[in-house]
Amino acid sequence: MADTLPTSRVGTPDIYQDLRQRLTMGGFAPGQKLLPGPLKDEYGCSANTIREVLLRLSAAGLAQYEDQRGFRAQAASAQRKSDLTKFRILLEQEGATASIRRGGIEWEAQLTAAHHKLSHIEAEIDRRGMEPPVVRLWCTAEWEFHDALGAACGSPFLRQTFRAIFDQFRQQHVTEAGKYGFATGNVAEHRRIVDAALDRDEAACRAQIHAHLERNLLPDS
Amino acid sequence: MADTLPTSRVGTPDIYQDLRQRLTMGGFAPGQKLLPGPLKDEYGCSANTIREVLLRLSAAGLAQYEDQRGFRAQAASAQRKSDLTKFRILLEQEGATASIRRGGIEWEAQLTAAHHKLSHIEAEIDRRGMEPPVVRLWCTAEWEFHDALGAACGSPFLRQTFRAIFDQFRQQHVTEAGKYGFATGNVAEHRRIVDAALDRDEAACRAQIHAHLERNLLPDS
DNA sequence: TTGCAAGGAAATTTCAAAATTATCCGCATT
DNA sequence: AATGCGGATAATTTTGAAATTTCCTTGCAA
Repeated sequence: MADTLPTSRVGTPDIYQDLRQRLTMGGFAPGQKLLPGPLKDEYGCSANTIREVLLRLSAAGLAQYEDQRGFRAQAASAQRKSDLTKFRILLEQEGATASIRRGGIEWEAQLTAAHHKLSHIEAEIDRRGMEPPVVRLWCTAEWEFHDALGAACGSPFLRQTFRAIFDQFRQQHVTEAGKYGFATGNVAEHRRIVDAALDRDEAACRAQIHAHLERNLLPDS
Repeated sequence: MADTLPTSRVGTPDIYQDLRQRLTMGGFAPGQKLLPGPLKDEYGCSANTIREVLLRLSAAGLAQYEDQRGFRAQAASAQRKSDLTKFRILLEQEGATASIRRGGIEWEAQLTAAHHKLSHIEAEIDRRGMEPPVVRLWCTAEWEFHDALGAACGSPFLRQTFRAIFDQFRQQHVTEAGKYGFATGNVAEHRRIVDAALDRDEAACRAQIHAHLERNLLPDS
């Protein structure tokens, strides 16, 4: 007969994705404990399933795991953010320059499309401020833009590492003053990155990526 | 009273480390299934504990995980190896140049020590061939050398990513003709890398790192 | 002989509970 | 008053088994 249970019952992808989003969008305070007990009730599953999800999230760097001491949301610190930024700049520059060398017309199209979508949403935010429904749109749009930059780099490893770093980078920002890492200068900076990329100017593209992110670096670096 | 069980019984770090070593040193064929059933008997624990370890290993890239289809040792392919090499060259070059800029006398000492140890072992291998007990020594010595190169880069993220890539890189090589990624030219190449690093010559160091690894790249790259 | 379907065996995934371990709080001692 | 020791409580980790899914084999029909 037809199943009476509304639960999806296919692996644990829903729980993983939901917790990942909560971790990267401020659902938990930086050092907060992630208790399997309450979470299992919330998601209507066993503590072991929660544990499995948290284990994968800690492998992705979004949570911390200490043996016999459970899970915590990743801690936030200026040093961590700076290191994250430094590494992100490196990966994004490499991905962009490789894409400039290897990418064709379809890459340009994808990049232009992603930038168009992003700038539209950012204009909306400039007008009406950051409201929760728009913020989620902005998050995916900004990811898609920065992902499109390196989409033609030809290295799956570079891209998957960049994705992991990007998520952690955002996680560090979400905790700050509810700004979600959005600044008013972003619109112009994104445009300058796209222009340099479409001009196939590797050096300029590198410089613009650095300029876009350098405000997150500590002075010493 | 004193425990009668000889098992360590503290978390699962032993199982993780042991399986990690087996995966990076040829204990499993490339696409081989990693069955929780036999493994739980071998390690004397439950299938769920094995599952937890395999989950972490797949997050580290050493195993594959497909939903509802279990775990496999990571597959080997020329393309994967090439991409891995490309990314490793990038990370190792960045780590080395940053260390050259930031490292002090203690970094030089650590690097020299690691190289001395490695070259001693490699000389031993040149004389007596590659026997199992020596191979394990060589693996840790080669890791310690390449790790020492970037030890002063100041970026924990760069180093931990490099470690993950290095493991997967070795995993791709172990499956080939029992060579474990060792070639007779290595001794000289390692020396040239050290010399360039101690000379604080960033460009030369980059070039030597590339020369050391380029034989693993596919022509197109 | 080939293709397909159904049945059965094996493996994976989830669950609930037991066992182990850490954390917290009160009490005695210094 | 501060420190160290025990016991109670809570959380984590492991376990063994049930439920679900996949894979393989066998039989049937075209």
